[in-house]
Amino acid sequence: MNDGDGGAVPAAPRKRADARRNERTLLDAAAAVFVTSGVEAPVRDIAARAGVGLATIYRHFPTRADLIIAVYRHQVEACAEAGPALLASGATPHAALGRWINLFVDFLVTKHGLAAVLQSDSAGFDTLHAYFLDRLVPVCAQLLDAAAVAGEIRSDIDAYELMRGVGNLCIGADSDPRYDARRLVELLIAGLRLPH
Amino acid sequence: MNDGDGGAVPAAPRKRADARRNERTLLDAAAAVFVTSGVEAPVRDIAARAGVGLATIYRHFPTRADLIIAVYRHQVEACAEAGPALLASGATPHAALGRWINLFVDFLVTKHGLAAVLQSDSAGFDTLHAYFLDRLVPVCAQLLDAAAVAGEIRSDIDAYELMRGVGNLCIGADSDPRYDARRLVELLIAGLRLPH
DNA sequence: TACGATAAGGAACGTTGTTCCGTTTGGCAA
DNA sequence: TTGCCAAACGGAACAACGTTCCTTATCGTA
Repeated sequence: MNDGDGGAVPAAPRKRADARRNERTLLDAAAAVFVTSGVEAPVRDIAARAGVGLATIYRHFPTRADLIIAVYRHQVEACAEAGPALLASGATPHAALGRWINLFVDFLVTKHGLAAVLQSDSAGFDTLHAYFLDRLVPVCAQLLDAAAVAGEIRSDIDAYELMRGVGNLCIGADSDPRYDARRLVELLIAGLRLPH
Repeated sequence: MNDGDGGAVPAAPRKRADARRNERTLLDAAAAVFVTSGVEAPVRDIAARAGVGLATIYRHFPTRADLIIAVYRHQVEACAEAGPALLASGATPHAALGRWINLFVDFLVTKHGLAAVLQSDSAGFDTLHAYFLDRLVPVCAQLLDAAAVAGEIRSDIDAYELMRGVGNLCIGADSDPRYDARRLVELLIAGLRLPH
């Protein structure tokens, strides 16, 4: 829990100015390209957009997944933090759960292809997988527990499974007007309800 | 609507013996490789397994999708035909729907990666998409209608959307013991129920 | 200003799906 | 039986991608 130098992390020896500038540029370029071409856009496109060499991307972000994480970190954090807030907001736990899931679905659905990549088991997206799960599953578990304790939902489903299911339902939700992930997720959450 | 020779389709001029033999061999090889390496196995693996050149695959199956369709056609047909049978079997329409969906889920879940490929919007899988939808959506619609008419389920969801949702839920169901697609699909179907 | 560590750039590699082309062969007619 | 040629074959070749490598340029400092 401590690196042995008595303070916080050893304060990475501070990168060079051009390096910091490029990281910034890359994040912006990636975000822009993700919006127009989706999360699976070729690395070369991002490099070109940033006016930067290929290796530069990989030096800053060891794998595509790390780049994706960096681009969306803020929003994922916000989603994670919204969980306890919703729970404390006075609504019933089941209502809080529903709203939180909606937040998550809105996030996923607006990110071209992110849901698809999120479940891809092709090694290399492991860190992406891990990040999302580590950050969001505990939040979901908390909401789920609260609702179960309140006797509002069945308790034979765990947060991991639910998150994966919701993520899966979001796949391809953009780019297909006939498919509305939100409605299906609602159905799924409705299916959780215990007949009182 | 007629080719002018007065009969059914012009009876494709009958392929050469080696061609027919190879098609057979390819289907077997593909089926075997799909089982061990999943539906996304490299074309080269299938060619090698069949002891055949690469072009031979593409000559018989213009695209990967066509090969996949050919391999699973029998099972898809069986599933499609099971729909009306279940409906006529005496159970309630909702029960028939549930059982039919289970059939479909069982099929998908046991085919390494098929569910994933089924929703992939990368052009080239269009024909695969089309085949599954053309064949199964009408069957699903029939079951859905029957259940709606019987007043067992809400009627604000259409067959296409449901099939896509179920397909999505099946993604990654193999290769992850913590994820049980069947349970989630059950939840989804349960969510369809109308409070009576 | 000169030097060395840090970072950049793009060519190069490995893996895929797909196409092309020179070669082989099955089936039929003489 | 023999000879022909369209049909079919095999694998090299191409294009797109992620990733790595090696050479060159640059930043920060003494």
